[in-house]
Amino acid sequence: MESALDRKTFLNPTIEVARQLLGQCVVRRFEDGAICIGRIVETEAYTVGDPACHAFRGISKANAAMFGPPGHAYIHINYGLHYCLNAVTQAEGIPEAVLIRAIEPLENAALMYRNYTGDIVSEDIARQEKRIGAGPGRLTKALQIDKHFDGVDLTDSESPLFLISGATVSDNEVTTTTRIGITKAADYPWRFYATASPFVSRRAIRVK
DNA sequence: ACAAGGATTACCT
DNA sequence: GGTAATCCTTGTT
Repeated sequence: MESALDRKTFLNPTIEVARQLLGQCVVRRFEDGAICIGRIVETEAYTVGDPACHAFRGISKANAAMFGPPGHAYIHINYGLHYCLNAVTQAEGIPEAVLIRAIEPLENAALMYRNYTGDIVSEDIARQEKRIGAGPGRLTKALQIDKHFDGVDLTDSESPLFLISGATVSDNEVTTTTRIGITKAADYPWRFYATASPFVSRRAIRVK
């Protein structure tokens, strides 16, 4: 297994990190040793002073992970039923994060498919399903990520969930737009996605 | 204690 | 294109 991303990566300005994480890979190791890998194709930045950031009104039990050290996971539950995966950025005490909104399966698409739908299909068939991982709630279900992963170190290749480097996405392959599904600071252009990826979330595409 | 709403998705027409 | 599902967090009584 390749080595995990360096913690220093997450000390760069959060908006740059959101852009830089495109093309990097999420690795999920299950207890039985099975591994799933997905390539990040859509992200959003949330920062200090940003009214849409969950930490805007200070620390709470739910958002404490965002105040923790960089390179760790912040998991929040959304609409009461969907888990969303964030990578915490900035030094401890500065609550910023990048929401990972979509991934495309690179390895073991069949297991992601099974986690998501309950059905067992071949790797080839699973790869043809372009929606597995195509949304913040979808990718966490496909990788079986829940509240227990809040605070996990994403820069430790021993973790059940961590990040590794992947194929670079150049600037001309990236679209930048406003963020999705928020009402506050809805005009900040802090969403980034790999323009050509069929796995970018459906709502995201609709926004343009 | 209680009510309101949310960084979404699936299913209906 | 519209809306129900579903439940935790937060702000208010």
